[in-house]
Order: sequence, then structure tokens, then C-alpha cells
Amino acid sequence: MNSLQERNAGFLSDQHDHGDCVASALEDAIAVCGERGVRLTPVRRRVLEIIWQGHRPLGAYAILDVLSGEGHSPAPPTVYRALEFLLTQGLVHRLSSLNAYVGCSRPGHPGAGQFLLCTACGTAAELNDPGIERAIERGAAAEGFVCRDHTVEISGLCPHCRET
Amino acid sequence: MNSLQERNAGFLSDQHDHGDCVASALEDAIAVCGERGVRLTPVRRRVLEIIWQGHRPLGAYAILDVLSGEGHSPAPPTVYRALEFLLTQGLVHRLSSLNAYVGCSRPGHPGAGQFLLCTACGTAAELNDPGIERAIERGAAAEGFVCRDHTVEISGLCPHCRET
DNA sequence: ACAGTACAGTAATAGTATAACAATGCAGTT
DNA sequence: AACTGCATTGTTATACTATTACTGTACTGT
Repeated sequence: MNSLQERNAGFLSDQHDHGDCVASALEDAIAVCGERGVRLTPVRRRVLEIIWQGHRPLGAYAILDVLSGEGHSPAPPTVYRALEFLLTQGLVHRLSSLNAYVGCSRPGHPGAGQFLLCTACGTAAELNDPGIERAIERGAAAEGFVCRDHTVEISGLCPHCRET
Repeated sequence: MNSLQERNAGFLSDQHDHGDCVASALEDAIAVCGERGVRLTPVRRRVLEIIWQGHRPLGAYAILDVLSGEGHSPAPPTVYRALEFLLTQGLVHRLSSLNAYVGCSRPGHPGAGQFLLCTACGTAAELNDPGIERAIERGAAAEGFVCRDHTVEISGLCPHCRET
């Protein structure tokens, strides 16, 4: 199977088996958590799966709704705690311009990534573009600013939607 | 008087007369609104002033608190409507990673800008860095994505705070 | 079995933002 | 000056996002 990174990078084009994509994300998450000695508990795992169901960012309460439809019906803190764990482990990202969460295409790797958000279909694609990162680092350094983290969310039209 | 852009760009260094900076922002706003035939009403003007009181991004409810301390006591929609107007006219920016609002250093110019957010002192500096913008445009184009808008919020330490 | 710790459940509440409708006020016309 | 139309603001209620604080449960190592 291709790496998740390869799969996800190409998902805006048409060769994309999404079933594999979710399964692959989960495998990677299990591996990452195993290496680090942290526990991917059932709730955390289920939240990660739900997020990976689509390439659309999902709000915390949308995740909660899915869980509620499964007899589970947890309260908000349960979901937020799972999200916090997944964020800490680098398994999901938070998109602050949408108040929503999306799977990380390079589980366990450091770095914030950049996101292409289609305003028409709602999909999010992750970039890890060294050119963008360098430009940001330079721009910050020119002001004497030390960069610790960054949020880059680009909204527009994905290849599919720009044609319609 | 220097242009607002010049003043603001240099505000992380030490030559910065903040009184002038607010006055200048207000003058520019009046000019921009005049040219466009839109009305900078008292509420809108006051909200803009409050935002320009500091280079710290301010939440909508913090603005509301300031207004309440002036006998005014408006409800949230009043503030949000003023903010919406100011955003539309390019007089303020919203920082979605902070749910907060900050004055625009190039009132009336198009473009989203990039922000340096100091996690120690809370100041926000705006960049309009063509290098970052080009890198983003390229990264998006490489995925066949049409870029309409972007959010770039860089957190870290400003020149003052990195020394302590 | 036991203690210690991490995890999840639960209830309440804080913080951010908007919908819907009523009232007011300004601009241009008669 | 009175009238009309539209932009603006007031007001109430509510939606949406997130966290605090406290309780209970289950896994880990001894």
C-alpha cells in the first residue's frame, strides 16, 4: 500500500481509494502510538476514524453527533479530550478558520502543514510545502520574530469545483 | 506624518508613537469610507478606535466591555455588525487562531496579510510579504487549486520578548 | 489484593457568534 | 416641512464552540 502521505497528496486528483486511505491512517496511528507508549483508546480511535471518513474537516459537535448515533452519546469533554490527544500526537490538525478538525496526512511528523480549503465542496487538502515554510520563516526573521508555529489556511476552489 | 503602513511595519522596533498611530488609522479610515460612499458611523468609528488602542488583537466581547464602560452597553450584534463593516472595508482583520480582531495596517488595500503573534506579550504585527504570498500561490497552483483568500498566523516571540 | 495514575462520564458554565424582528434615523424627493 | 425608502442600530433569544470541576472506572506495576 502507498504511504498515507502519497495517497493524501494526490487525493485532489482522481486516483484515490478512500477505504484504503482510512485504513492506512489508522494503521499509522496505531504504529505511532505504539512507538511512543501512548494509548489509542477506543474513544480516541473512533474519533480518529470518524474524522478520516471524509477529507472534509469536521466540527467537534459533528463528531459528537456521529458518536451519538452509535448508542454512545458522550458529552463534549469526551470528544474534546480525544481531539486534544490526537492533536498532541500529530494525528489530526485543527483548522481555526473553520473551527474544525481534519486528519493529518503525515501522522507523527512534526510541523503544522498548510491547508487548501475548497469553499464549494468543503474538502481540505494538506500541504507540507517547504517553499511556504521557508517564506514564512524569512518573513518572520526579517522582523526579528522567532517563529514557533504557524496556521496557514488557504481558501478557494479545488480542481474539481473550479470547473463548475 | 508617516503613513500608517510605515508606522505599523516598524512598531516591533522602538520608534513608535502610538497616539499618532491611532489618529492616523482613524484619518485613513475616514478617507477610505469617504471615497467609497460608506458611512463610518459613531459605533463603527468607536469600535475601530478601541481596536487601535493597542497592537493587541481584541475579542468582540472585550470590545463590548469597553463600550459598556462608556454608558453605551450595546448587545453583541451591535459589535459584530460594526466588525463586519470594518472587515468588509478592509479596516480591520480577524485572527481566527485567536478569535480576535486587529487594525489593518493598510486600510482599504486588498489582500489578507500575514500576522506575527507574540505568545508572550500578545502583540500582533501585520506583514504583507510578497514572498509568502507568492509561495502560497505556487503551492496552491501545484495542486490545481485556485486561491481566493488566505489566513496566515505565525505565533512565536517578538523581538522584545525573545530576549526575556 | 493494593495503590497510583490515566482515562472517561457527567453537570454546569464560559466564550464566541448569529437569527429574527422592531425601532430609529438619515438621504433624496416632493 | 412631510413622505418614502433604505441603512443602521436596538433587543431578545438562541446557536455554536470549548472548558472547568468533580466523580467514577479501569489499567499498570508492585
